[in-house]
Amino acid sequence: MDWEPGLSIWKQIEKQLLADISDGVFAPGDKMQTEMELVRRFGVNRHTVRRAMAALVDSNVVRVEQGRGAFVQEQILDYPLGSKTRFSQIVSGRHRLPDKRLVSSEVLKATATVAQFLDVKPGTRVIELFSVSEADGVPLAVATSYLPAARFDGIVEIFVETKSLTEAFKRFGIDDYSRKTTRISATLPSSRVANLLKQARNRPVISTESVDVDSAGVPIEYGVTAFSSDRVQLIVE
Amino acid sequence: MDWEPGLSIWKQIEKQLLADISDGVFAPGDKMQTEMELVRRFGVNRHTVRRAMAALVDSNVVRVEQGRGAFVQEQILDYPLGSKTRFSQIVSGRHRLPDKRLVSSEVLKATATVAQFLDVKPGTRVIELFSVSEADGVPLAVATSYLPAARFDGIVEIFVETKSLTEAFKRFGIDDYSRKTTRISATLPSSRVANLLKQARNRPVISTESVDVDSAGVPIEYGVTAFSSDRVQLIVE
DNA sequence: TAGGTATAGACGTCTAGACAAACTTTGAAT
DNA sequence: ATTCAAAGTTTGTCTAGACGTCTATACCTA
Repeated sequence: MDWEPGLSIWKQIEKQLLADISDGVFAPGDKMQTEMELVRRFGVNRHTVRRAMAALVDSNVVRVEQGRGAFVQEQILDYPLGSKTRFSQIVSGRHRLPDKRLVSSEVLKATATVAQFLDVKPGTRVIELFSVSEADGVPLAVATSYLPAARFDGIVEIFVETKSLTEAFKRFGIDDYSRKTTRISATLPSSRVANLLKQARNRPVISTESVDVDSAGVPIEYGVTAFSSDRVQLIVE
Repeated sequence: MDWEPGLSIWKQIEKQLLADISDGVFAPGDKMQTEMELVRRFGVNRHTVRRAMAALVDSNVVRVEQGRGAFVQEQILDYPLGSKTRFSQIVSGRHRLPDKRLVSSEVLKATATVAQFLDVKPGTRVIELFSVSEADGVPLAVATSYLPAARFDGIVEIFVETKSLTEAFKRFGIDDYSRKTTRISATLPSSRVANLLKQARNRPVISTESVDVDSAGVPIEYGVTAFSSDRVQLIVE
């Protein structure tokens, strides 16, 4: 690489890396070349490469993890936590393609926790849905949902078909429902969750615990959702 | 200076400089110690000092000018350019004390430019007000205003008394007025303006040219304002 | 097989020195 | 006194090298 005069070398390297990213040479989430590889590629000192990388980190284009490498920062999705926010609406509002995949489903007896949130007796049969929410094929969140089985018999097939709980609820005569409570915490994901999110186990997830109620205030869903903290930012208003 | 383990030296230097600033050792606008002075003071390499300074620049606490030195960044005031923005409201909204000082006033005949903006015949008698706007005693802007003399006879005394054009207009029965046009440019200040702004002549100012009209749409004021670009940032919405 | 350890890979910090670019000051010439 | 050029000051960039810290992986041991 030859340098044009008048612009510092590190700025030209920054520019080139930025071009690489927008050209898709390094896709969002990808590991970039290591510092030493960039040193060889551009034929400059390591510090010069680091100066360029620092600028990219500063402008939030890449993220550097000590001992691991530099990664192209995924565009972080702002996820407003309103009482009526719907995943698909938010994602398509950002011109990204939403998808919700069912990983597994099961009918089982409600544990004390689930029973409490759904306001049913412990041991009542509930449907457990385990699903992954994606935008443009990139997983953003994994959700575990519990629904009273008696009321929503056969909802699994509808969910798989429509890929939307909102739509499935409609088939059961629920045109409107809203978020009752949301609790937020940050944890490290289990290996299963990390795997489904396609993210490292040492990157944290944002966990929300929520209860949805129908217009009469009766709980229809209790769910725990783990958001990839690298890809989603929760907005509380 | 001795370093505590576990925290990088440059971060400790950053911390110390931050403390110096908040302790008033370096006041806003002041020139800080040069890199070499800091090198001697902290007994580290120049690059280590520069790393600390870079962090301070990044967090907008100091501003560095090549060949001149580092200066404590004055808190920049966001000045929204709406049709009804009033200087005193904006400043007191930021918990700072506004003041508007009249430097000079004169009655003279309108030049072609002034006449055009005020929609009067050239040669019409107009009042020229030259004033300085301050926040907490720090000058933010100097303004030259032209008002039709016939309509606003005696307004100068009211302005001096109330330190507010808005208030003065009220005494003339104008309870409501709004900004009609604003043109924005950046220039270097004349020595007089630089002096009044207490800023270096080689630091730019933001100039706005505006016309205020009463509720009937009749021009009541034409003004040129020079904002210190180090202390004010104009916001257009 | 499980668990700990050693090792290599990768980023973080610090030092040292040289030269470039921007700015200020000084001093000589007019 | 003013102007202009030279010298000095101050920050910006680049190179070079050493060592620290963190991570991942391979290997050894129980």
